[in-house]
Amino acid sequence: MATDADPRPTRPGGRTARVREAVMRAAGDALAEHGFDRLDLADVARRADVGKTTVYRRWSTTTGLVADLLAHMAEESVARTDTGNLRDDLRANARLVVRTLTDPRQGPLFKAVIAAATGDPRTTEALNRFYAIRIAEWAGCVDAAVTRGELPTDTDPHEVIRAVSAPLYYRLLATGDPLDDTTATQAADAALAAAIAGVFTTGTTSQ
Amino acid sequence: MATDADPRPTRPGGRTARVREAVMRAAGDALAEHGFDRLDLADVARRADVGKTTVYRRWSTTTGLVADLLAHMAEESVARTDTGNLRDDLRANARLVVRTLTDPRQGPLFKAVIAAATGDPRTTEALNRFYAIRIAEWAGCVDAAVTRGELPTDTDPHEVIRAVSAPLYYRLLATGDPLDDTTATQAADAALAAAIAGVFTTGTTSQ
DNA sequence: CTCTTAATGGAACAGGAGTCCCGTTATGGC
DNA sequence: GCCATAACGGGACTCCTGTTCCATTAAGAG
Repeated sequence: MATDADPRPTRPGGRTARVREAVMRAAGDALAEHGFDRLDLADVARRADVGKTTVYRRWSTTTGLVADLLAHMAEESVARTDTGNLRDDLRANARLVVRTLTDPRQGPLFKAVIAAATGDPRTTEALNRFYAIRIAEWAGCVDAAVTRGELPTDTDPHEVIRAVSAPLYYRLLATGDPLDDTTATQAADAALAAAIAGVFTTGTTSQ
Repeated sequence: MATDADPRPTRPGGRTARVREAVMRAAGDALAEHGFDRLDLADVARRADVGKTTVYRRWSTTTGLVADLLAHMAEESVARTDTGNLRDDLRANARLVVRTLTDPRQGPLFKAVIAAATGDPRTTEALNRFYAIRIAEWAGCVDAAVTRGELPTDTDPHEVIRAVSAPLYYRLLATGDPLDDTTATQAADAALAAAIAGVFTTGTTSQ
């Protein structure tokens, strides 16, 4: 099938790995420049200095390629701040997201990747996994805040982190409203206020 | 150009209007079934019982067609509740969004439309306009709450409504987490808590 | 009702994305 | 270092998306 992406290739050394790296980079560039709907595997092959046949053989479809690209992106972790102050941590997270989404390469890339995921279950799964990893990386600072007694004990840390990103992505994808430091701060503060109010506690909703 | 969508057609009567209606419906069906990346204008023409040439002539590209579809969707307004209780209004709004996004036809359609908008400026603009209209429709109940003194006087009503939808769309498009009544309530309550805390006031952010 | 022409429909045509075949390269076991 | 073969590369081929041309239909003014 598509995206088998060689779960255990018989010969993963040198060349195969080089090809994958080159194609991943080329795919990212192509997506950032033209968007997903104009993604052409022949173009990716050219950019990567790789045979067109190779790209079709290993990834089959554009969605298959994007799914593997997401796995590749998930592999590289991003450093996270941990100031010991939840508000500052959340604001740092929000600013990081804003910086990523407004970056001339990353922004269009994220848009393209999300667009690709809307049409293919396998890519959707890869995208979900990517965000699950990123969210889990930041959940730690919420956990610490709960331990320090700043938030209700049964607060769901993942839910708080999601609440920070959500308005920023909503702006990027749906409303088109500006993404800047002010909106980042607002997103972080809104998530914090809701968390303190106990909205993100498991089991019961605040009544 | 694309999407001229006949700003002032010289002969908009009967047939032209019928064709547009049929094509809009067919485009919505096709998008909901196959997603944007597999949208074929010839297929849309067949579904609408219309000549392929007609579709290409009037809308040119798939993104042009989606842009017009968004304008068409923006024209139909959705009734809004106004119970006089902000929490209930926001929860009703959240439940409406969840019901829409989980609907077997509407959900995939919204995904497809957002995917289309990521690749084309004209479609992006149409999508932004669509959400601007929908958000403005619901801003009224927040305004009323401000008047009643339930929220700080300089609260931005649009920001509150956006805050309700954002986590739901984030789930739909990015994380893939479930969308149900519980998440709807949570989204509404989170927005309310943040609004009460004064996060959505204009000018200054809560310090 | 008649006439002009905007708008549509059918069919042939062109370009490009994706497939297939087979020769070439270089990995990894011996 | 040598060999079997996994993996890659080039080019011809196919099919489908999108274009063009011209005949046909019907809107709307008089």
